Amino acid sequence: MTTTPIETIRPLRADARRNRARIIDAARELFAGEQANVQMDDIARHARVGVGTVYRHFPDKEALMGELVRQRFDLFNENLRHALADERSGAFAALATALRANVASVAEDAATRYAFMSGGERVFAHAAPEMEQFMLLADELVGRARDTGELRDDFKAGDIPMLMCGICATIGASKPDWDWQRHLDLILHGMHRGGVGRKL
Amino acid sequence: MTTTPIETIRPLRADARRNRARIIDAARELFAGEQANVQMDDIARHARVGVGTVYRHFPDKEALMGELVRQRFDLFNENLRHALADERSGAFAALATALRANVASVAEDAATRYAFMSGGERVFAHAAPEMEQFMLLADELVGRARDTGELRDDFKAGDIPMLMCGICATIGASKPDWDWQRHLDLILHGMHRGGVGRKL
DNA sequence: GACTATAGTGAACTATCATTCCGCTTGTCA
DNA sequence: TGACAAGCGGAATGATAGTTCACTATAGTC
Repeated sequence: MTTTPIETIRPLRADARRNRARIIDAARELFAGEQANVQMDDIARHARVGVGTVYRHFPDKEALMGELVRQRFDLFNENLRHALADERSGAFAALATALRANVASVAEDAATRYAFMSGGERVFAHAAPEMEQFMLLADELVGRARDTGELRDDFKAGDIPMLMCGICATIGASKPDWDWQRHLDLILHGMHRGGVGRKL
Repeated sequence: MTTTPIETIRPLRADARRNRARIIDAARELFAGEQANVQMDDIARHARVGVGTVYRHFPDKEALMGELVRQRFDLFNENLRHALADERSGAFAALATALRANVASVAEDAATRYAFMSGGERVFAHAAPEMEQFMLLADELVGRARDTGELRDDFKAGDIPMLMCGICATIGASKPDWDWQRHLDLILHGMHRGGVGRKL
């Protein structure tokens, strides 16, 4: 049992702060470009920084990806909060809109797709609080949509990451005739309790 | 345009035939054990054969995986034919049963999951005729289910690989609280045209 | 302006794997 | 049974990519 001393968290030196931001931006940009096989050297070069600098800011590649995932979950949560605040749409529609927004955003983030797919505990660990928040918000939204009778009784918020994992795979495969929007539509249709021939 | 000369296809030597089978078996067994990160050395060792021997039979790893995928598609096709021959069940139920069987079988084949997910043209190429056959059979089955009005009008056989890709990801993530059977159920529900609260 | 903790650099190191190569072994067939 | 083409083995090779480290540069401070 070690008591962490209350360290005076010295603020980063100006150049360090600048570089950290550039590294994250570079990583985001590269991971937005489809593939998940982005290399640390690539990121460093794209950020106009030596690899060593990347490693000064992030202990390893997963930590860097974890930061991207964390930021992405912040965005997810914003989308969910927006849906919860939406008074106009029905509960199911609000949920659907939020999920669409989340999937669209993950479509340009191979790092987060990787995290969803590889079960990547290692990467997700860096975003634990945000994920927890995500589950809380999703739970509330799911509860509401179930209460209105639109959502399948047995659907639970915990299903969402699983389904997103599947859609991430579709996105990542990037086959010309595969359309993840369609994949998502099918899933939303499957989540809905009924309504023959209903258009989503 | 090269005309392939009608080579006298000398049958494999007895030991070679035996080894080839052992290699495929070994690969299948290892790829059944969850991960896709099976190594050529592993396969060779498990088959009690040198790596060189593996390479004598398969030009590269993708060719070996391709053979596994080919065999898996043969199995898929058998399932589809069985569904087409099924007189008792409704068309949709037959389709659902076939898909369930296919997903269950892919659950123990990381090689095929890999092929579905990585868009792995390279791997799929080895199973082209089987895949073609698959699409034909699936098309017929989908057509029937659409004709009975059970299946969404706009569902097409080509959606099946995309959806399987998604489920493969769920399976591969192997998160304890993710259940691919449930994932599949949701999708089947989404494929169905209607029926409030219907149990699949 | 000098001092120094903090930060940056990138060549070198390391680990992982697919793949090759060549000397040895063995089925097959006359 | 002897010749030899076909097959086998597995150490060595090569490519890729994450990570380290010894050294240099500089922001912040007195």
